[in-house]
Amino acid sequence: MFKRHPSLSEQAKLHIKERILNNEFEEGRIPSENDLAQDLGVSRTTIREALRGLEVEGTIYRRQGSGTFVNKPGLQIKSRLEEMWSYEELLRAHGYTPSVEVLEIFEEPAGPQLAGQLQIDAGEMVLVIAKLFREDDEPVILTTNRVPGRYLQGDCDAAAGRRPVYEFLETCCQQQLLYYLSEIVPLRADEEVARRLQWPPGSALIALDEVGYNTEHEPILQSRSYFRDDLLRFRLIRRRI
Amino acid sequence: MFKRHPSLSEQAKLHIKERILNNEFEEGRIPSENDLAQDLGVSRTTIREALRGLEVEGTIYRRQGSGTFVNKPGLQIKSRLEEMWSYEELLRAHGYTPSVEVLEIFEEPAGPQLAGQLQIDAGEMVLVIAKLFREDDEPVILTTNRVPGRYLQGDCDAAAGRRPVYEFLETCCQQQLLYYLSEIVPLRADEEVARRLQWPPGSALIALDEVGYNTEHEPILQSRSYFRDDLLRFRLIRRRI
DNA sequence: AAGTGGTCTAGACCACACT
DNA sequence: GTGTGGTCTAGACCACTTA
Repeated sequence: MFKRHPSLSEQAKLHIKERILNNEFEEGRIPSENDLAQDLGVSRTTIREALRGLEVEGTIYRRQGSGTFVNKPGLQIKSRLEEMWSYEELLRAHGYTPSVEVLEIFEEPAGPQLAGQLQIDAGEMVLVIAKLFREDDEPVILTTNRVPGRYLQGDCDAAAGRRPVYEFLETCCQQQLLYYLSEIVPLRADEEVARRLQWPPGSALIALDEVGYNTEHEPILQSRSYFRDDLLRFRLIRRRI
Repeated sequence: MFKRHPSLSEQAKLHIKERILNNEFEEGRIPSENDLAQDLGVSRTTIREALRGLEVEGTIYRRQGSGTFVNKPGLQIKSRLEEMWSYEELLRAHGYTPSVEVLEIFEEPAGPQLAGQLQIDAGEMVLVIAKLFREDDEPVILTTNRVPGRYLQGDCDAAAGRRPVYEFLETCCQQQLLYYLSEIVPLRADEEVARRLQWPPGSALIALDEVGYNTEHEPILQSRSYFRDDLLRFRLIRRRI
């Protein structure tokens, strides 16, 4: 029934998720792992891998000795903070159809704090890209990315700044963005941020202060983003470990 | 070498993590899965389960075809937002030795918003417990928990309010807290919050607005917490899914 | 007692990275 | 080519829930 790529467990996961969203399971009860394995023609291990993914993202829960069930509260979650990747995708997951504008793109020398975060020398040149994401002319996210100039390569067209930063890093820097270490920072909108987000100066905002790492686990990106709280709320599941 | 409980993979995980923290692996390179399996006398599947846990928490990373390595940036993370459980533990993970004070404990009827979150009728009585966590006399976290009165049982001493809320729910309500669905909310400190956190009125704060669920995935707890940003920063890993 | 999820095994083949 | 992690299988036993 399934092909080899993507992995069988990934295909099984999508298949089961679709059946959940179609409300195909009575009383939210999902068939037993053995039944699913037999139905889909794969091993129980593969099914368990699929169910594990659905459990982590909050779609289902399992009870030993009892069964596997749809987690209705978990279905409300549109985007999990730990998983969000590009802001375009984040906004689309919220039902928006975002537009992107590059506000600024220039080079400047790194200050001491930035140099520490990127593990470069203070004064080394850094490329700065400021972008604004809008939904229907309403600003939602203001983000500023900083990439050490040493990574920049010539073969990169002018429009690359518009693309998601992980694509920019791949195209223009031959660097793959693997993960962010992020800090959530509360602050009050200064004049510039307020103007750009069309949000009252002095009002409370959330900022995400992040460092992005490549496949060598070296810092290649520093990023600061501001979010309009009325249009975008961060949600997450907290569970006992 | 290992006993049967806790699970072999859990024991293997702790064993490997200890060796990592003792810096026993040269250049951060962890032995191959086959070697680990042979050394510990378990199957490769069990080792892979252990390594998966270490990978999720950011302790290690794996590269197909190459090997498994210690993730040095990941070792900086003291507490991950997705995993934090009681605020006592959270503060201890940050190196504090917190004290807890119960500020208020009373019952009141639920307003419409709270009733919706807890899936009860508006006007139904709810127990309110406000607590303040301090480090060295400095307020760090202000939290207010609300539990439907219908869950309360008689056999519960007066000091129970001081204990972590999941313990309170187990002791006084025979309810097990399984997970929270949380929203991160930016706001400016009002007079009461500012006074209690000894933080300038009007300054930016992060609040966590949460609903806790029991093993039946029914809401049993509504919680709102305020954090002194200078003493406690939220961190997380964001990765591609 | 029967059925469920939780753990574990031994073995296989694949994709990928090194050299 | 060799060794690594990634995926998958078939089967076993355990712990737990439900009837």
